[in-house]
Amino acid sequence: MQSRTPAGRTGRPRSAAADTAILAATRAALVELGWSKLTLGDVATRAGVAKTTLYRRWAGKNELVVDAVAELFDELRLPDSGTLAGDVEGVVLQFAAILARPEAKSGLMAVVAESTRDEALRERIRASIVERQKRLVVEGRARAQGRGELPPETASEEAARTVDLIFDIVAGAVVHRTLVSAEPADEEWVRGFTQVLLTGLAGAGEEPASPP
Amino acid sequence: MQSRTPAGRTGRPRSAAADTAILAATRAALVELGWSKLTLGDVATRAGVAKTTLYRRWAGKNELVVDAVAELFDELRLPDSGTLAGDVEGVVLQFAAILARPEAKSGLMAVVAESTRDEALRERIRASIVERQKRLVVEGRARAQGRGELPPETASEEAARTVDLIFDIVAGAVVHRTLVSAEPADEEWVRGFTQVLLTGLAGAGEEPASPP
Amino acid sequence: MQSRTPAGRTGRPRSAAADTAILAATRAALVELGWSKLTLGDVATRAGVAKTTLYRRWAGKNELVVDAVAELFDELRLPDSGTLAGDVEGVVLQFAAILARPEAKSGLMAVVAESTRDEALRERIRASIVERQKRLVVEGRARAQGRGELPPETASEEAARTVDLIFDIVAGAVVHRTLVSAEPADEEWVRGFTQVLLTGLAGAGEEPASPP
Amino acid sequence: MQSRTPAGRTGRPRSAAADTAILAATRAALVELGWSKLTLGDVATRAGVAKTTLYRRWAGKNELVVDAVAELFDELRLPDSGTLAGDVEGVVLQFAAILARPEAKSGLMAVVAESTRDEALRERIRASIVERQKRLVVEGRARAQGRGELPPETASEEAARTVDLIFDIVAGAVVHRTLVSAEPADEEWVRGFTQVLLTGLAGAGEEPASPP
DNA sequence: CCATAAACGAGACGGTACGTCACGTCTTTAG
DNA sequence: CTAAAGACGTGACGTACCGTCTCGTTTATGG
Repeated sequence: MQSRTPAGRTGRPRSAAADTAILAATRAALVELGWSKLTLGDVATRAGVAKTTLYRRWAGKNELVVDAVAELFDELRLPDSGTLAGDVEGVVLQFAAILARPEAKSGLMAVVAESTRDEALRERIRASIVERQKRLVVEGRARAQGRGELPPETASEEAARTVDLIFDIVAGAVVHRTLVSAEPADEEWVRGFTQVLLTGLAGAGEEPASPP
Repeated sequence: MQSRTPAGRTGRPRSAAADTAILAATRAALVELGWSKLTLGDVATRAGVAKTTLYRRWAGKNELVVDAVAELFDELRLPDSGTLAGDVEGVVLQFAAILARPEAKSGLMAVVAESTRDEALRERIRASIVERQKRLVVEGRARAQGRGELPPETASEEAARTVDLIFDIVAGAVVHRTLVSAEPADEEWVRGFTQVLLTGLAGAGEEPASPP
Repeated sequence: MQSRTPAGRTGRPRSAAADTAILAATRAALVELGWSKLTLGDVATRAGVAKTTLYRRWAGKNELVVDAVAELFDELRLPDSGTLAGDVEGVVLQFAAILARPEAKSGLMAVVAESTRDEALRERIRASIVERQKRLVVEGRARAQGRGELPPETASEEAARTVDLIFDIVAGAVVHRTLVSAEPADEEWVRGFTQVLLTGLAGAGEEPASPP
Repeated sequence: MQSRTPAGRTGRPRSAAADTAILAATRAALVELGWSKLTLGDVATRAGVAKTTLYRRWAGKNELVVDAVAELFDELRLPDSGTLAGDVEGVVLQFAAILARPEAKSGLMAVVAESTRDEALRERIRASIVERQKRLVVEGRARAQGRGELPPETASEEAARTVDLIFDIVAGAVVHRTLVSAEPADEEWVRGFTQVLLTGLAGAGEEPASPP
């Protein structure tokens, strides 16, 4: 977000309602039109706001959509199912549900594509979306450790690397399944995927698996 | 591709060189400008071709870029390292190398994003890129089965589902690592990822992993 | 004008009809809206033409209006009333009639105002409007000389200077009367003005006038 | 002007300095930018004043510029050269000098152009600029009558009409010479013009001039 | 060897959206 | 109540590409 009211300042303050309306309008436009046909003029109209107001707050389409999409992922909650596998399945299902929504589908990959040529945009995506949701992995592990399902951590650097790997695998697989393969990431698929993931993680560090 | 010379027809035939030049120009433009600033007029100019010639062969930017990017992935070869793990690591590294190239980075995610609202485009991506490369998974498994590293298949439907899962996990993880996390998918990372993957796949079907 | 068909050239030729339609639309817009509220987008719409077509042919509002107004003055004809005074009165009345039309009123002074900061525009006005109509003064003088009302010319440089002076006086007075004083330059006024002008010109070169 | 302090009123009074600063800033902006690129926001900034202050006092750009330009013409003085011709030449030269200044050039014709569609603006120009300077013609005639160079007036209505005609001729010719012909109204030109004018006026009413 | 017909280059065309600018108004805090 | 500050809705700007359309020209094949 960027509309900090500058506290002890003169002049008319920015409308807080406008921010909310604009982000909601952006999501609505993503649903109806998709990324490539979304225009800032249309978003402004939907939000009941002038185009200039929009440009005063966001640098362009990319930044706006990142913020609009980021809010979607704040709905993610770590369920407490009693087992690690259950918790993971629960989060992955939620993640898949969000990605199934057209506003996420349409917008997320597009800004990722744009971010390949825009360092600042990539950082914005990381800060607003990716890093923000790594909390789920960290919390999940801690909870599993409390239950005795996972051993306490050894080196913290190693632990961080594992979090990143898990995130790349989980997010990557769900995104690929949903957007490229265009198949639903439903309960059955999530169960299979989770089993492979947890088995792989549990066995890693030991000798590579060999078939019977 | 679509420029088959229609055999028994009169009139000037389509230039075969034009196709090649256009796809090469498209990749060059992707490198220099990225997806969003690439224009068909510019591609035509680079290829030394009129805009009409380009539109006579491709319906638009999306289709053109899919074809231009698809050619990149035909370079993939399954190496013969002697072990399953080695073969997998080899392929994943090649895949990562291609994804590290700016023309792939810039173009691939963009067309995937577009494909979320364009069924025909999604099918074109699947046919030209995804399904086309699943051969690698199939070949790799067959070779491992020949070596005795993997058991012979049971149900073919189950096998197909596993191929899809593997592809989602591998492609997804590499893409996420490269584009979203923006970290290199180098040898160390690939080794760790491959171990998790193979361990997970080997253990799956058995009881869920449990910590020692 | 500027849309010369470039003779031996490739590509689709410019539509000749568009030029005509645009200039007519410009005059219509001047009548309805006046200079300051005239927009090029509106002119394009009226002409049934895209805005880009308009910008392809004219650099901006100023150049367009000069061309649109210039055509108005091509209607001027030197009447043959039999006497110098009659001829002058006839032309001045026609000039006043054109200036009374709202499209001329509105546009002419505006471009003159703009031309004070734009050398190229001033030159365009001179070439398209002012110099183009000096033919009337020259013809009128020649005809009067033929009738014996005026002596044959002496020095041609002196003659040119006199033409300029006449033009400044005539055009200036009619414009000022019409636009600033906002009084009609009707027959009575024109008769009075012409008498002062011809008397002044006839007497000039001799001793300054003194009252009886 | 319109900023009379409303006498028996409460609240903070209007700053008198602001008026002066704004008009000066307007002229400065006219010099630097010309009419069409002059913006009220810029004038306000230059004057060190908020935009709202400016709008509280003037209705818009037109009215502001009329006031700013009108002050320029108050410098005009009727010189006393001893002869009518000398007096006229002196005033015309002063008038030409003012019109040569960029703030006058740029602003005056523009507001005249605007006034063709704005009755109130035309009246403001007449009151602030035109009628205000007709004093010069009246004074000049009176002085010439005192010297015996001109006969005493006959009908006052006829006299008024003559003043108007003189003003249209003089102002019109100088403006046309300066802005349209873009030639300097220098001493030589003024001398020639004055001779034609005075000769014409002296002879008018009598029989039209005929060549020798 | 010429006629037919399609592909070609060039570039004008009607559109749509862009991102910016100035307008004139409104809303805040300070005096 | 005025002032400075600055956000606001509005609407035009001039530009860039889009995808289509005319042109005149080139290059095959088939009569």
